[in-house]
Amino acid sequence: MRCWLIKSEPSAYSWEDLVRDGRTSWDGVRNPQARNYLQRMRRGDRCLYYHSNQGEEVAGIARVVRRAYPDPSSADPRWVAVDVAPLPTLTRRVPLSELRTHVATAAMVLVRQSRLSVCPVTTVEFRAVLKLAAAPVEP
DNA sequence: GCCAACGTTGGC
DNA sequence: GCCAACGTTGGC
Repeated sequence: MRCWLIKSEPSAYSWEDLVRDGRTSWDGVRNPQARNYLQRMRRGDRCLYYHSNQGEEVAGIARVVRRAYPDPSSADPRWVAVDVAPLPTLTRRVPLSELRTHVATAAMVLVRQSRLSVCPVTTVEFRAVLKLAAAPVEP
């Protein structure tokens, strides 16, 4: 099982939208590097669900329920989509600013290469984010 | 709203 | 095939 991070602007499609829908097609990716990562995803892989632009935080965890297939939103067969479903909502969301400050998460691709909409996450990073998501807010 | 970091396009 | 110009993303 591998770990990834997928980005969405909450005004376009938020974590709440995914929870409401129960499952969605992760399509519309038009960046070659992000596409390569989509193709490497397998059923059961975990995805940090990140809100870009508004929020700038890990808003939830999703799992891959269908591996890469031709993106229905494109006539070009080179672009692919996967399907994802939500896992139970996090106790606490983890803002980007916090990921920057922790040693275990400061080197995440998300932090270093902000424009990539799909990126890999190491299992160490993934566990660190989960830990931060479960931690109570500092007083 | 600005700008840095990329990616893409097109002239040469 | 190089690179300048331009467009887009996303943090700040």
